[in-house]
Amino acid sequence: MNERPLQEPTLLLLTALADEPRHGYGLIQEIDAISQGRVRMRTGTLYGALDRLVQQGLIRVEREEVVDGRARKVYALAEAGQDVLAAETERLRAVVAEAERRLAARRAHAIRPKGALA
Amino acid sequence: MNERPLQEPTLLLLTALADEPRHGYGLIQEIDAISQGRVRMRTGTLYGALDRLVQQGLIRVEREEVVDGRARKVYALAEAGQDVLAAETERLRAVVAEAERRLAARRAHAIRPKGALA
DNA sequence: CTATATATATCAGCGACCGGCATATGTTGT
DNA sequence: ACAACATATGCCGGTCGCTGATATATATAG
Repeated sequence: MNERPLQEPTLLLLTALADEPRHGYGLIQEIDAISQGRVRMRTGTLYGALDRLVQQGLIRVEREEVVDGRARKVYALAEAGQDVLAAETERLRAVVAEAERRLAARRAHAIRPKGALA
Repeated sequence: MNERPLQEPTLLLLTALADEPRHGYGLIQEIDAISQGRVRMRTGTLYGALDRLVQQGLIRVEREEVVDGRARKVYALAEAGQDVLAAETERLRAVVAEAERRLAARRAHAIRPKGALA
């Protein structure tokens, strides 16, 4: 029931799951890849967020498996999560476009078309 | 010194100032416009954030003026703020693009190119 | 003379994130 | 044999930005 905008770690989590179901540790790696190494999700953030998102119905536990003697919980994006992600990216895209438009105009102004003085 | 990603209200504040200097109340209106009425910045968020951003050197108090008997503080985007905004939009643009790419692929998969069965 | 718009400011509370710690198994290096 | 590292999940105290409420003050509209 929360209409508040997603924070970046949460946005990245949903994005990482939009692709295909993944388990917690795999999400850390995937997010590392998506963000080109700029975001290293902490386990404290991760598992807390996963519980919260399941609670909110944005993701669900797809299955639990054991690979090489290690237990895994595989999460999948739920439909509600897909909708939220779509709406969020849509809004963010508009904000980013506006910010870039203004930054470009700002730079154009700074250059001063006819002779830059001081 | 905080490299943490900006939250949306902060992002919108910097975006609203990228255009031209504005005072607090004007920022509320501008953000309302930018977000097409979807974000109504609260004064609690606003003035707290403005103080914080000045403290961080991302914006500065351009001037103080009195218009129609009402005091105003006009804020301007500092160079550090411009850099942070540019970096932030750049990263967000990549994340948004990736999210939309995955959502599109997801929908294409759901449609099933040749005969959708159940 | 009340309500609304303009304008700034503070504060308690909440919730997401951070960083550290704990636990356990498998692999690689020395 | 032992250390170090990668894989994998989980908890918890602290921090910090945002929310919502409240306060103050002037100008304008009804």
